[in-house]
Amino acid sequence: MESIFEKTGYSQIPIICGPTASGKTALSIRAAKKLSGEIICCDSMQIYKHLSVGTAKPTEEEQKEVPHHLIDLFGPETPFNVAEYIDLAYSKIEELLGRGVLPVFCGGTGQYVKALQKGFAFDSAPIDREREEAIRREYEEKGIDGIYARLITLDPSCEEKIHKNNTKRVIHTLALLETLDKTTSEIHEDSTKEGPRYPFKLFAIDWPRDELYDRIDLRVDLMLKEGILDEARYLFDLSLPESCTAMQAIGYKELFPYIKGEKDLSECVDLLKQHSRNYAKRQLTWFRHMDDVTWISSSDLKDYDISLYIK
RNA sequence: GCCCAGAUAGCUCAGUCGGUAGAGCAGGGGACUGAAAAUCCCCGUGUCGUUGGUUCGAUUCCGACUCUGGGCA
Repeated sequence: MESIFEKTGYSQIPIICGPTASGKTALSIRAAKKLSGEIICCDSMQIYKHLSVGTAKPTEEEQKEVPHHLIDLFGPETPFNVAEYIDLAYSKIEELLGRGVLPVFCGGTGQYVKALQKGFAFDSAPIDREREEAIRREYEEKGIDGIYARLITLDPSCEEKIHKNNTKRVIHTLALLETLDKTTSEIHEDSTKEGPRYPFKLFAIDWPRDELYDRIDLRVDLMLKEGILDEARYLFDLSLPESCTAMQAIGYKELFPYIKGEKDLSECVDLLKQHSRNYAKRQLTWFRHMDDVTWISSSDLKDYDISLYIK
């Protein structure tokens, strides 16, 4: 491993994160060029084909400047999650390091970034979807109390960690615990035994809140010019269930009422901007509370040289 | 010009049978190890349009005024 890193000249893998519209893509491309690296995306939505404008995927021109990985992997109908992401990310890291190329991570999905940084090892057993469906049905018929009680019995620590109102997570966690036949603390213990797989170095871009929100609004207007509506129509015509990962992307579901003729475009666009701003705030909560984050102020962004800060 | 209905938190509105007020959204903070761009938790003092009157006390009742809708001329 050390020798592989030597080929790149560095012993840390940078992860560039930050809220949406903070300038991650541009910075990562500049950094990758400087480091002779290639970019691995760390984004739960950019892995989907056909969803490009709305997910602010690097453009074709940008992808020509530096090779990008873990983009355009699946169709929007494909479910996806952290565990799968981590597997793909690790093999991609191996591949790049094997060629003597430094990976440069770039992305805004806090859950994925944390899993990388902490080196969470996920059980290989896939979650039992039928069991999960059965639990969901029980919830729909009898309410939350029964399944919540079952979760607490199985793992008392969940009472503190998972709020009763968070039905989605109650159902999910119960299904997971029953599938793996473990408690959350056992899962946590097992998943951190090995420690971080690679030495990552986190960078996060910070903007004054009002400036960030202005940038988000402007970018949504730009997305409209670049054809986000066509992508929304494409996704709409697939008629996927709402639970589908890709259907959760901000940028499309907000435009559906317009496509259906139920709302004005401007009304939908305002909501889309709103949701993007809300999302940016949630992302910031992730990054602010991660360990060892090097913050890049927006005023330093233009000349910031990542290579000076990794070993 | 006349009649009616409004005027309460950044926005939409609820409410106080007279004792200075509360929801949703926005905004802020937070959680989050298998859907995470998801999901969930916490945070609400604002001359209750202006001005007189009644009252121990008015945002609440009465009058006038201003503004905004709607109707009639």
